[in-house]
Amino acid sequence: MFDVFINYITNQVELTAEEIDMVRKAHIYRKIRKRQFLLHEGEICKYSCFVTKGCLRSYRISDDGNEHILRFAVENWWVNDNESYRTGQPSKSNIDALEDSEVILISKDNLDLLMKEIPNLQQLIEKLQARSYDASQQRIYLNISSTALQKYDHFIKTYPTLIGRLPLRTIAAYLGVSRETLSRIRN
Amino acid sequence: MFDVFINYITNQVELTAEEIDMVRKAHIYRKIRKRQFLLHEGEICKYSCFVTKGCLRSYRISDDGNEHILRFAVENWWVNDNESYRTGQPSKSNIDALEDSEVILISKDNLDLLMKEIPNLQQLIEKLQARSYDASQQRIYLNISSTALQKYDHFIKTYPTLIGRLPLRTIAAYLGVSRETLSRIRN
DNA sequence: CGATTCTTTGAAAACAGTCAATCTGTGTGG
DNA sequence: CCACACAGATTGACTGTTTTCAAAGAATCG
Repeated sequence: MFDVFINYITNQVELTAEEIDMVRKAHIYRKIRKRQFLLHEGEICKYSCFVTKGCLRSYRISDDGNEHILRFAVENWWVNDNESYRTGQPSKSNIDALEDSEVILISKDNLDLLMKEIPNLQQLIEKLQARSYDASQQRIYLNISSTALQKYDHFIKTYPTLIGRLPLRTIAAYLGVSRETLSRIRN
Repeated sequence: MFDVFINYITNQVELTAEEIDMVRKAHIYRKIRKRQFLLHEGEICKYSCFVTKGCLRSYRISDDGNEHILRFAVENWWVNDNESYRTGQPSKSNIDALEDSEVILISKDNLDLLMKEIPNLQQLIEKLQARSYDASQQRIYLNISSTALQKYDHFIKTYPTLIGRLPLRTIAAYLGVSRETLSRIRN
């Protein structure tokens, strides 16, 4: 719900009552059932999505038909197709729900407006983007330097809360490893 | 030199004469010889670095002693250790020159100031960061979905200008592949 | 030219992917 | 309550890819 969202924000930056109200007016609340899509490849990503409950993923499908997960998003995480969101070009990724979930959507137009009007919010979102970038760099480093085992070890240390929650095949699709290999590694 | 730098900026956003002068006062020009370091692992990254000539790389060394390249930076590219730059924590990466190079350095303090005073510059830099993030996502996708051959194919399509310029062992360290494998792939 | 660095090649071993079969747990409908 | 289907996890045998180690050829540079 909106409370979860606004708590998340006000835990990190201060907002006035009017500012909170602006955010309230801009937000869209939506329930998404497991396997339901928030964004299909080829569509234009017009919303930023904040997860208040459940778990979503963004992923791409390669030529050989396999799914490859770019990002998980559980409670208090954001997800979108940033390239499509930013440029208005068709998305290369899909976003769907791995569990029954609840999300807050804010359209790009509204979020741009909010960021303009609320400097604290702008700073927060820029900080989150910067952190995302750092995390990407870390993931790239792991991918080019590590074996499957090391990747898995790092994953369970970094995302311990996801480990009982997601099926292993899904984690395999995130790590870039076949499900069988992941299964064998865990011994 | 400074001209290259200011051209790069004013090709993308408009700056007034005073704004250009502010940037001029903030910049540091430096020549770097091949193999010379701009940043050592463990140091705090205090500068953003813009390359006007030559080529730099940022890389990490894994436990087994191998180099893994996170980023190349040729003319008109930026490079730093973003995590260290942003948080003030010690850097996990090294940055050094692959060729005799010339760079423009701007300290974080100065760049923050410039971005505050020059909205156009702020927008430009934020756009560049957003693009970097998108490129990271693309690279992650390639790493988890592709074979060594596909990665190399994509590399030569994406960075054709680097291909005669960098030794193959260096490209291998970027792709996350041994030099021998890369050598064999090229047939 | 000698020294260094880079590239290629070969053979063995380690690693990961594929395919097929089995096992497990969960949930559904009869 | 049982039988069944379904999705996920595991296992085995096999194949293919990649790494490693060692050696030998290019290429570059002082």
